[in-house]
Amino acid sequence: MPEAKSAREQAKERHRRALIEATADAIAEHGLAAVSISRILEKAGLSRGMVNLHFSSKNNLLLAVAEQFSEDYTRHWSAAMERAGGLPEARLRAIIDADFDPAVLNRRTMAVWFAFRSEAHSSPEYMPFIDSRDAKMQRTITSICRELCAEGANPGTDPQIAALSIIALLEGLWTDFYLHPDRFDRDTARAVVWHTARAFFADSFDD
Amino acid sequence: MPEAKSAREQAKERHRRALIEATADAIAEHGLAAVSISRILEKAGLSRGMVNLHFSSKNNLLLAVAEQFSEDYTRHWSAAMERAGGLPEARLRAIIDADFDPAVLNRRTMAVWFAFRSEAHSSPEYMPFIDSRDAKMQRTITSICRELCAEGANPGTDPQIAALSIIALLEGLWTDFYLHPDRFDRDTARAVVWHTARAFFADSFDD
DNA sequence: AAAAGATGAATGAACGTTCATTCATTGTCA
DNA sequence: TGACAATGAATGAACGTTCATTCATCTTTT
Repeated sequence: MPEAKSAREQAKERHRRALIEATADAIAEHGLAAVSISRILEKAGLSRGMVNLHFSSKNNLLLAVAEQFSEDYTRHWSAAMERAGGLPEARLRAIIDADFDPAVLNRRTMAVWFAFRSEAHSSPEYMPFIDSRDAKMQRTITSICRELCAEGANPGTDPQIAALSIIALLEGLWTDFYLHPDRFDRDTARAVVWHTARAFFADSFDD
Repeated sequence: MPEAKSAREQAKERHRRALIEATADAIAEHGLAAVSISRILEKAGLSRGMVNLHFSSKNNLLLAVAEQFSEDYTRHWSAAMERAGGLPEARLRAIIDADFDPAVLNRRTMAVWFAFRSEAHSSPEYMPFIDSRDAKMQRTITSICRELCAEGANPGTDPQIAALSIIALLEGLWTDFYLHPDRFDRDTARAVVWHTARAFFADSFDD
């Protein structure tokens, strides 16, 4: 059985990862427009032909970066929610907290997200990877909002609209962090979302 | 007095504007990374040296585009708010409606906004122009929220946090439009913001 | 005639990609 | 176990293209 990978395969995999990380660093530092193969290889400490050897083109490498960031994000909030148990309040809180976790919401990650987003319309190949709050997340949050509406008597609240509001809020606060990482305060951001959720579902929240 | 500009000056001004508009078109069509002077001049129907003649460098032209879009946005919502009169409900509604007005929220404008934003960290010269919802808007909306809080008895509502929530919502819904212009519905978006505002200030809103 | 705007060929730097070559690692046979 | 091909990852020089910018030249207005 091929249990242990050969040193050769390990090195190959390590180089592949190094290229992806170096590309993300280069995007965060210089911006997507100024990312060249030369800069990537300088950061990775690898030689000229490596990008085309591993990814066959610069564009494929950029796609691989987008794909990895997208997968990381989805895995992160899904895992956090599953850890939270069954109560809708706890699941909502877990998703909100996950969205402001420094593992996700940091300068480098945001630089990469926003960079790919801005090019996604002219290069539609990025599209599958740049919609952080995708259909799956929308379904999940809408479902939580329906449960919360059913729990308490919140007469004026439409769970569908409450869900859209919370998702747009998370988006907007990411943008806020991206534009002003220095003055951004994670606790305030969480408070803003939670305050809004409480305004919708006052009867269901005790704290 | 220099009342009427000479034909020469008019042509010069027209060419300057044409270059800015062509650049915006090129960004919307190809993305900022793929915007070259050749492409801009092809769209503008002008000759090779014109960008450097009018703006001395490609970078200066891009800055001029960012500046114009920023000014247009601020002028647009400020004018809408002044037209709305003195009632805080009306002023808030005017700002919200202005934000979803097709004159502002359209593919081309969003493409330009998001393109510049994504490069603003690596090229800080863009920074003054990419923060659509800036300090002035924050002060205005916070002030409106304070008035609304004072009007009715909304026990759990902090006007500061309500303002942050509404601003982040506008941001998030712009992003929503940018990512999915086809499935985006302006009426739903307005409803989401208004619904959220009502959740905060239930006692002050009748409709 | 003088001044200013407009033109587009020319320039050199930087780009992504290619490919002949190198060489450490691997599998095979004595 | 030791010698020896075979492998394929890694290298970096070279290529053609595209880039932003320059500037000598031409056109138009004053």
